[in-house]
Amino acid sequence: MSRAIFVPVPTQESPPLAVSRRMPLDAFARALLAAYGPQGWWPLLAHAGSNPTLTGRLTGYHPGDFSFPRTDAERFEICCGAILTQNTAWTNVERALDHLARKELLSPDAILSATDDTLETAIRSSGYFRAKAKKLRAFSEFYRRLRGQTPTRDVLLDVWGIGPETADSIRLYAFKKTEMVIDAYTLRVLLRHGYCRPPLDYDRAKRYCECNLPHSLEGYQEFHALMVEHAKRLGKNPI
DNA sequence: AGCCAGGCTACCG
DNA sequence: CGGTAGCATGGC
Repeated sequence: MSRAIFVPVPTQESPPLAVSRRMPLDAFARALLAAYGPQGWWPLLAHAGSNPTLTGRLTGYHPGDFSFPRTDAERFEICCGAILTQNTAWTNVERALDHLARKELLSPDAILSATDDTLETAIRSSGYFRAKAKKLRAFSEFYRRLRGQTPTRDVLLDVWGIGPETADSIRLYAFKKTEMVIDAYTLRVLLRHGYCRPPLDYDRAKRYCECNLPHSLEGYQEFHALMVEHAKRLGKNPI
């Protein structure tokens, strides 16, 4: 995943179909890495410093550094980010995380002690703030009981508010398990480039990617992040 | 102005 | 049961 292979890559200037369908998925992933560079996911406020510049600046990303999370606080922050970013632009989530951090609410105990209004106000910018406040509480309860243990996928899925993508993101980025993450962007890319045919659901896409990419933590993290970057450049309109 | 964003739950037939 | 309305903010 780290070696550059130069292949024509679709961008806003050169249309998506410039990439051959015949290119295997792992070669496609290497091409995207060569074109876009390492993405440095999962972004962390702490990594951006105590006064992070927000609003779309890439300060929280750490390209080529897969050593995060380095602390339990960073691990929990990633989990919260994964919940808050459900169907929501990351810039809105970043602001919510920053509010939580500044109010010292970015820990399970603090979240469980805070009033509904305090919590909801802090995360307002991430949208669906009432539902997400409940999700953060349910997850905080769960996280406390973990006592540092790594949760299985099934156990995560039993937590209220945690679905397949959130569970897989938490395992891949917070607990560094080699767990394939699929999101709306990944589905879009797989369909647009003809790797999969509709109807394509989460589990089918996940199996397809697992079968066509080398099993590696760094590779899975980079692949997911590159799918997002690439899909953003593709845009939403068909073909 | 309206569409879109790194989903999930609850309810409907 | 599979399908889908509802949830909500901020950026373009």
